[in-house]
Amino acid sequence: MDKLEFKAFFYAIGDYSRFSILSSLIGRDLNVSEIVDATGIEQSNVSHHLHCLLNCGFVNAKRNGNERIYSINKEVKQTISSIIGYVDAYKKQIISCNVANKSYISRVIK
Amino acid sequence: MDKLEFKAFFYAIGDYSRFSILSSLIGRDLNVSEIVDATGIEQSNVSHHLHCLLNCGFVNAKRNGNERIYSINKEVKQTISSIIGYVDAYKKQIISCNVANKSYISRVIK
DNA sequence: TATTAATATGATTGACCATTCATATATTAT
DNA sequence: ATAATATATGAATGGTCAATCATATTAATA
Repeated sequence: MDKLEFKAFFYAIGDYSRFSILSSLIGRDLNVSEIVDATGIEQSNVSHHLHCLLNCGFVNAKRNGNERIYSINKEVKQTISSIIGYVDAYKKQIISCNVANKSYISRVIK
Repeated sequence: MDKLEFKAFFYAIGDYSRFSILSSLIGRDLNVSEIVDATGIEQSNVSHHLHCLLNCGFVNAKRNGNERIYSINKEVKQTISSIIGYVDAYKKQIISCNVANKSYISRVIK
C-alpha cells in the first residue's frame, strides 16, 4: 500500500465535514446551497471542501444556470456506505470501552 | 453518524503509521520490536501508536517475559482488509486523474 | 543487585489544514 | 447595465497531533 494513495484517500474521506458532504450526496445530487443546508457547514467552507473532493475525483459537478450540481462518484458511494457500516460496528466497541478509554478518546479526539 | 465515533475511528485508522502497524499485525501477532522491524517506524513512536490503538480497542496486548505481544482485533482486521481494497480501487482513480489533480494531491497531501 | 534488553511515557516542536472572513467570479433577472 | 443570487477563491490563523528526544519502567540474566 503506497503512502501517497493512502494519504489522498484518507485526506478526502477522513475529514468529518467532507464525509458529511459525501454522505449528503448519497441520496441524490445536490447544489451547493442544498449541501449547505443538509450539512450545516458554512458556504465558503463547503466550496473549499468540494474543490478538494472534485480534484480527488470523489465528486463530479455540472452547471445548471447559476447553480452548480454535485454528484458523488459511484465507487465512492459504495465505499462511504461500507465505512458507515464499519463505524457503526465500531460504535459498539467504543461503548464497550472502559471509562479510561472513553476519556482518552474524548481528550485526544476533541 | 456521530462525529465522536467518526473521529475516533478515523483517528485510529487514518494515520499511515498506525495503519501500517495494523497491517503488520494482520498476518500474525507481533511484539514491539517485530513491529518496529516490519514497519520501519522508530520504537518510541511505535509505542505511542500502540498505546492509542490499544485504548481505542483496535489491538490487544499480552505480556511474554519482557516482551509485549500485540494482536489485531478481529473485526478491525476485516475492516483493514476491506479498506486496503478500497484504496487499491482508488489507486486507478488517482492514476486516471489529470496532471492538475496529481499536482494538487501531491501538494496538499505532502 | 547491577546490567542489559524490551517497552512505555512525558514534553516539546514543527507541520499541516479546517475554518473563517473578505472578496471575486459567474449567471440570471429587472 | 445594474442588481441579485449562487458559487468560488485567497489569505490568515488557531488547533491538532506525529515525530523526536530523553528518560522511566519492567523483566530477565549474570
